[in-house]
Order: sequence, then C-alpha cells, then structure tokens
Amino acid sequence: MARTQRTPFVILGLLGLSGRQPRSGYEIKKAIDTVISHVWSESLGQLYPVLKQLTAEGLVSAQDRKEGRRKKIVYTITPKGKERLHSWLESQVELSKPRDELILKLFFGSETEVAVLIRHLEAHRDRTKAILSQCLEWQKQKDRNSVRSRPFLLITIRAGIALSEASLRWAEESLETLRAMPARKAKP
Amino acid sequence: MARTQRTPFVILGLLGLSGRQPRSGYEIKKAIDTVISHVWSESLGQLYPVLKQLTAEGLVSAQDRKEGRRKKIVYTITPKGKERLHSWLESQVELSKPRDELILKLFFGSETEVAVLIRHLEAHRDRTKAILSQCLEWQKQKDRNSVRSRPFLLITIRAGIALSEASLRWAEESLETLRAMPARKAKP
DNA sequence: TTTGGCATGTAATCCGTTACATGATTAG
DNA sequence: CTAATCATGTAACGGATTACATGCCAAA
Repeated sequence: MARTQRTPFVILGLLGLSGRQPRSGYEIKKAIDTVISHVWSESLGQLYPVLKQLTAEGLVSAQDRKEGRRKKIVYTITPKGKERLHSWLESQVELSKPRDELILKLFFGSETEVAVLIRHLEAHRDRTKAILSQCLEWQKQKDRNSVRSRPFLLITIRAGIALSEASLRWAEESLETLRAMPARKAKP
Repeated sequence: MARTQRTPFVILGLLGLSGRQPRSGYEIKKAIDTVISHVWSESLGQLYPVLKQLTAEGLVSAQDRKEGRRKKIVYTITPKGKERLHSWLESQVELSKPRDELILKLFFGSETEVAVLIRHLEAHRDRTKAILSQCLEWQKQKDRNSVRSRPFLLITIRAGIALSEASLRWAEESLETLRAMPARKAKP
C-alpha cells in the first residue's frame, strides 16, 4: 500500500477557504502554482481525476458554467466536504520523507570535481534568491492591506522567507568553502 | 512515465565513497538512516530490488560473506558503476516538487481552530529541535577530528543546522502570533 | 495565421511504501 | 525464554507524473 492521497485536501482546502468563488480545475491549478507554489505542487493530470472522485463522494459539487463564450466546470465544497477538510486539518501532520538531491550530491562531493559542486550550488543560490524576492514582494503587498486580515497567509509567506534566507546563507558559506579548496577532486 | 529513479544513486554513492568497505543492503539502509537521515530516506523494500537490478546491470558486484556466524551479501561498486555515479553527480540537480503538509495546513488555518494549529506547530518545533541538536552533536564530533579531512560531511551537517535553526525561529515566531489570536476560528 | 493561454480530459508507466514472509542470532 | 536486532526478500497497491489528445478563443 502506498501512502495516503493528499491531493483531495489541497482541493478541499482551496475550495473551502471562506469567501471563495467556485473554481474550476484549471483555476485550482493556477492557484496552487502562484500562492502556494513553494509549499505544494500538483499536476493537472492528477487534479481532474481527483475532482471527479470528490464529486462522486459528494465532497464537492460540480456546476457547468459559461463565462463569456468559454465553458468550464466549477466546483463548490459541500458540507460533507467541509467536514472532511476539518478533520484532516485536525489530524496529525504527516511528515514527508526527505529527498534533497542537492545536499546528497554535496555529501558525495569527494567523488566529483569541486567545480561541479560549485555549479550546483550557484544554481541553487540563484533559484533560492528568486524565491526569496518573490516572498518579500508578497509580504510587502500583504503589509499594505492590513496585516491582521489574513494572518495565515502571512505565516506561510514568512516561512518561505525564513527558509530561503537560511538556505541562501548556507549556500554562500559553502561556496566560499569550496572556492578555497584545490580545484582537483578531493580524493583522486 | 513517472520521474526517474533516484535510489540507484544513493546506493552507488554510498558504495562509491572512497575508503568504504563493501556493504550489505541492510548496512546501506542503516547508513541512510543515520548519516544522511534528514537529507534522504529509503525503504528496505526498495533497496533490495534495486541492489539486484544494479547487479544485473554490472554497476555493482555481489559477494557472499560469513561474518561471525551470520551470512550476508555485500556489494562493491564496479568501474562501470563509478562512471555512472560520476555522470549523475555532474548532471543538473533535479528539484523535487514541494509538499509541505505543515505549511499547507497553516495556510488553510482560517478553517480550523487556532489551538489545532498551535498543536501542529509545537510538534514541528519539537521535532526540529531534536534534529538541530543531533546536527550540532555531529558537528562537534567532526570538529574534534580535523575539519579539513571531510569537508563535504561538514557542509551537509551545516545545511541541517542552518535549515532547522531557521525553521525553529519561524515556528516560535508563528506560535507567538497564534497565541495572541482569539481562541475561536478566525472565520467562524 | 499562428502562437499562446484557457480548458478538460485519458493512458501509460512506475517509483516507492507498506505489509507480508522467513529465519538466524544475541542479549536480558 | 523471549524480545530485539540482523538479514533478505516478495507482493500488492496506489499516488503522481508525463505524454498524449482535443478544441476554443484572443491577440500579435
């Protein structure tokens, strides 16, 4: 048996947030890819089947809608769906198994050239910088609107800031260490 | 098609590290669960088949060994395996899709009680504290032996320290925010 | 007209986990 | 004697990704 499905709960959560309009699968995907992009990810090939599954279980309800001339299927969470969402939110956080390819490669660093590791770290640094400035931008926008209106969004954003700042500092520090090393393999 | 297999490369990496004795599947599992436990994880049900697969491909070779009275199968990396390892180390780091259940639950925080979120955060804080002190312990041990002897292990450990310190600070900060909030749901 | 975004879906594939199964050895 | 650890495996299951397939609409 594989681990339990988590996709249903992102959907339920996104549809369940108070004051939300009904959303289509495509819109849910876009929401995931923007607001919570560095916390979660889903593929459309997973979203559509799960949306059907949730409809069959009566956790969401589907409505056909014509917007302009385009037609789409929008979903609304049902009371039963809200219940399911609540009990998931209350259940223990399931920790995901770590799988950090960058650090793993650094751990095996003695088996390759230092220049390779530097390249990996620089790429990581650049990616992390981009995420950090994205998060800082969001934080600034939230501050402009009142802080207390959406405290949970802010907590999420601040997690992104804290983690990427730390990762950035570690990357810079490690780059210095590596640059001070001889250019050859550590153990040729 | 699912994403490409990564298990072979942890095995190859662990067997490839210079100055390593041949290891059995069970020993590889133990190595993963200790030295790189917060960077990577594998199940035995995955390790044994992959070990066979690697043997069939000629990337590792298997030897039966009697240690004391117990018998085990130990594996050694072959030149072909070393090659494969090197080219993987040189290839671009594949970034894993984020899936952080804790932050996701906090993002949906308005749909549950603050007390629930506090419970989740406290559990996270405690887990993270444990990891941090584990890493600090390892760092101290490495410092006693010369620092320059195994720079890559130190970099790995320092990643663990940096990330868990940041996560810890964020958790404490968020806990304060939540404790200052009314005990009811944010949006009842 | 053609590129790109909106929109929904299915099929193939497979990585990895959990559970099951078995047995030897050692420490309490 | 019995629980834990060492040790190796197989089977079932399923979650999730990638690739494929299709079509509309708007803008450049």
